[in-house]
Amino acid sequence: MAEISPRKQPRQARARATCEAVKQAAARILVTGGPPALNTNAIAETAGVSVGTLYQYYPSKQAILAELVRDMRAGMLADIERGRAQAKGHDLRTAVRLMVGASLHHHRRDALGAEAMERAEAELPMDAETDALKRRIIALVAELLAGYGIADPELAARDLSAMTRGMAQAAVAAGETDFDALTERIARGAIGYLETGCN
Amino acid sequence: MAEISPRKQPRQARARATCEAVKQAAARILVTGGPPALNTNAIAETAGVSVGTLYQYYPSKQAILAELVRDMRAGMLADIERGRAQAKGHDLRTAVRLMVGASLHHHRRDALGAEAMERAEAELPMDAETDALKRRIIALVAELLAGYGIADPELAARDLSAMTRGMAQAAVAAGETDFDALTERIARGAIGYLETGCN
Amino acid sequence: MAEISPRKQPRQARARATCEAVKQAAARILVTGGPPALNTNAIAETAGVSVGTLYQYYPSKQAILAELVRDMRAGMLADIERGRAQAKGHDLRTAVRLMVGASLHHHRRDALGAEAMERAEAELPMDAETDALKRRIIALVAELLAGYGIADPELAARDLSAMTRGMAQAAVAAGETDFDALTERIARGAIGYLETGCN
Amino acid sequence: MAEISPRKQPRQARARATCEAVKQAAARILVTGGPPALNTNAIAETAGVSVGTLYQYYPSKQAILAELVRDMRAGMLADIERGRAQAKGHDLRTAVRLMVGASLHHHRRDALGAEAMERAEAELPMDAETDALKRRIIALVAELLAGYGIADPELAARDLSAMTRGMAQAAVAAGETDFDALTERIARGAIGYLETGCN
DNA sequence: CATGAATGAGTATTCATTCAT
DNA sequence: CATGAATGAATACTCATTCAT
Repeated sequence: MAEISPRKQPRQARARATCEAVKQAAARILVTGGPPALNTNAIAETAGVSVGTLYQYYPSKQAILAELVRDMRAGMLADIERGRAQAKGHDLRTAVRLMVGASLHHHRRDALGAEAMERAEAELPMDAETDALKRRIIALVAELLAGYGIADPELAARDLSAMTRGMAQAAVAAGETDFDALTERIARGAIGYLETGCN
Repeated sequence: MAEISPRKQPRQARARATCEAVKQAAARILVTGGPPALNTNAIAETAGVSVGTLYQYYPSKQAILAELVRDMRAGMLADIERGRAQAKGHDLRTAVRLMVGASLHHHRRDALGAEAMERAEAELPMDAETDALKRRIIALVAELLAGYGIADPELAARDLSAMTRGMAQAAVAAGETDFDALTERIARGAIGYLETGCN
Repeated sequence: MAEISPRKQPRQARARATCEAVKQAAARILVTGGPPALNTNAIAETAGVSVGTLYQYYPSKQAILAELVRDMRAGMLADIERGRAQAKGHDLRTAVRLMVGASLHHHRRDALGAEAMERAEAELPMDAETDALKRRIIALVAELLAGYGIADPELAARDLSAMTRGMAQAAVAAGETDFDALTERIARGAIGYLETGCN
Repeated sequence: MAEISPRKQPRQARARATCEAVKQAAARILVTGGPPALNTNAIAETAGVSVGTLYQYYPSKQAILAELVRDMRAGMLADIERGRAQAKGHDLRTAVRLMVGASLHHHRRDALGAEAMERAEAELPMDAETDALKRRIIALVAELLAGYGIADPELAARDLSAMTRGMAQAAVAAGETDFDALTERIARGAIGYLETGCN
């Protein structure tokens, strides 16, 4: 059983910098070489530290990945929360557009990184904290949808998240960079999904 | 650079049976243990042959996986072709429902296997033949959509495929088994995407 | 939890030879360098095989050591059984001398090896089979002692075994090589232990 | 070659306390986890100091262990000296009983610690000072035996020490706690060894 | 002096692939 | 053709030791 929670809290500034460097390095490798290229020696070298140092802060390779994914999900949750705040008071169609846009914020920042991270997540043994973040995200969306009278808002939230994720993934893979256009297309699917359901 | 095309064409029946057994074994391991569990020794043992024999027919581990994915895509293409034949003459909404249903045929046969295979595909260096199959699938869908006057049918085909894949993946991960209901939900999204676009 | 039982049965003659070579190599390293020198690379190199080969037959370093110890205990049990057969019909003093002599047979064959092995045993997580062998050895001695009317023969058997082991260890460490003399001295202690108890 | 003598003489009280804490920590770890668990990080943490501080007082891990063993032997020497003082004027049998009892004093204080320490000693490169202590112990016993007209008192002293050590080890391993009974049994063996020799 | 961050050689183990039988 | 023994580079992780702060 691989330990997954971080090993020790970095107390000095240097230590915190090291931690960050390790995560950045792991993320970069993941983007450029995919999961098979992600090995601890490569991470350490890319981060400019020794393997030993890496293991001072993370008890295992999995733990690094887990924290990376956790960070990504936490950022996504924040994006979604901001999105919901913006969406408040608007009609369903506008609200959906805003939420889809919010969901793609991390793609705007770093499309390849975002994709790599979501892929990596699938191969990871489920981390409790990350799982909680994911549930919270779905719950937020479901609440919003419930406010518009959508039936089975939980299921709808899951479907719309999946739709967004799937379309974004394909778009990034195809090299798209116009996220406004992508947002618009996803929103069309989402709105269709929601409104057709009311018929 | 690992060789990826099969090493020799199995002419005799026994040889074909061996090939099949190897692929089946690889597929089963992929489903039950994921990519990390997929190693050549395990494949050989599960298939009931020796590693040596395995290497008679496949030049590398990647080649086995590549053929597995190729088979999956070929099957999917056949499903889609059958779907299109059925869809001919129906209105857009019905056609979409039929196509989505066709796309989920392999999920109906073996949901976990289908998912495992699509995941595996992402980690594989792009195989020319598989890529051609994927393009053909998109092209088929695009042709169909063009017949209904959809603008930018290529892009729409890609978006709908991605939408389908994303929602199916999430549904399987959540343990859903009612593929009719799933088909209906995906179709709602797809139709919304297509019709909203006409506004 | 390290696996300790051997991994696969060697089918071909070559394989059996490899197995034996690995054990011999481990034993030699243990004698010359002690536990800290016993690492799998060294074992493989000394045995003239690759690490990979070593791991075909033993699932872990511990497993090699465990089998070595098991072999030693099995040999010892055989020695003790022969000793008891010889001792039958003799008086207590003679019987004790014969049994002590039998216990030192493996020291006569390879004093340093015998000592190294007994040391190693202490650091090993208890292997069920080895434990059974040790119990059997004690039981055999206890039976013999019971036949002479010794009180609490189990305890006496354990004490005499420990006495023998302790004195032999010190003698080997001091470089003694006259095992007849050593046998005689141990026997004096043993007989004293047994007869004083009758007072 | 690792330095083994302590690095600096602790003059201040705080320093002496640190040294003591380090040794105590090492001893405790050795008892609870055995040699493999004994690493400098664990020692430092258990002692409540930093690794850096540990290395202020001991030049290497081996040095800590060496001092621990030296302390143990010094304590044993003191026990034996007290035993001999008590034994003066008594007959051989009584003297032997007293000496065996004295040898087991450190077992009475901390049976597991005593055993762990003696085990550790075997794995250590011979330290000159410790070796001198061991010789002195044997010499003391030999002198005592010589006073009773025992032939080859050096050899007898070594044999009796080994006998004591062997039996004590087995008894502790078996979970015995009645050291008076154990003393009595060892003494029987010892007396038998010595008196049978006079025949 | 004390701290704890950093180092990197060393260790056990795996697994794709080859090749003698 | 089939077998499975052998290979060895690669990988995750540990731990004694050093040194900047």
